[in-house]
Amino acid sequence: MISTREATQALNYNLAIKELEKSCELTEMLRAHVDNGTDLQFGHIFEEISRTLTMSRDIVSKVAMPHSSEGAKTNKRKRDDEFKDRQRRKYNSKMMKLTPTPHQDGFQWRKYGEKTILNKKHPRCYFRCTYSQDRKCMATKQVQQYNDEYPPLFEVIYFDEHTCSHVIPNSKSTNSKKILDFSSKSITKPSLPTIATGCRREYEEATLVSCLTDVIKGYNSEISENSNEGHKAHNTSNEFSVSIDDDISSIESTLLREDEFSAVDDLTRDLEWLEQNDIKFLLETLSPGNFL
DNA sequence: CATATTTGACCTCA
DNA sequence: TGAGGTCAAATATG
Repeated sequence: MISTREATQALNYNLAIKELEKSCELTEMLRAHVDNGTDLQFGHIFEEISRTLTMSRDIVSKVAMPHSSEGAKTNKRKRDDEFKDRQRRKYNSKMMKLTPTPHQDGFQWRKYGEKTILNKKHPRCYFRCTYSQDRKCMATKQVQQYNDEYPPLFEVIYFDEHTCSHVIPNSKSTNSKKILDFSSKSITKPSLPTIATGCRREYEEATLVSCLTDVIKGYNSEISENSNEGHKAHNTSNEFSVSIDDDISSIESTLLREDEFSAVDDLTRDLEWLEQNDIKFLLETLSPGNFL
């Protein structure tokens, strides 16, 4: 039996969570109205607001209810609760997707485990947000190679929301690269379709050229749009940097549309695959300007 | 040297 | 008791 005072506190507690949830929704609505997701400055401000609200909501949610006795719990009991919390989150999974680029989703992840799964050819890898401790971000994801095609698809399951709001403008980070390390035993080296060795290089070149062309076309259209708005555009095709990596970074930093982002995903994946397969000569000799 | 990954041990649950 | 998820010491990497 709880007292009237405790009941009032519980009510206030629930109200606080409801209000914070409402604030999160309103922020998202406001963001959609104000900038349509195209203005980086507004985007950043909204990210910050959203992060603050989400974090507040989570903190309030985690604070013990007035009539609970968190402090008196034993370590064992606490660990059990944490485990149950994780189990609950497990069934509260947000999203599952199949992607050839499981490492590129705009966030930084840190691997914390790997397990072989019964009757599955490929192990399952467990990641949590790099900022899980610093910012109490509870986001985790599981990645498992789904097939042996080229490119291989990966099943990615996300759990919990990011409260760190640490979106990586340039997703080609050192970390993300390691996650898709084809030398890792957790990921089967992708095999090309059954084609004669002599045709292989042609296939690789065609894939790379196709990806580069797509991305750069998208990039140029972005430039022309931006230049009308007075933004400082990148160089023209002749002035492209010789470093493909730098170009990809620049392209990524200007990309805002989902489809273009996925084009960069494709490109990066191919570059990584090519690097892994010792045909760096291709990367050194190809200049994006050649394909325009 | 700081940070990330690997991997065997450990835990919980069905 | 075994499967799946997490921890944490050892190891690798930049």
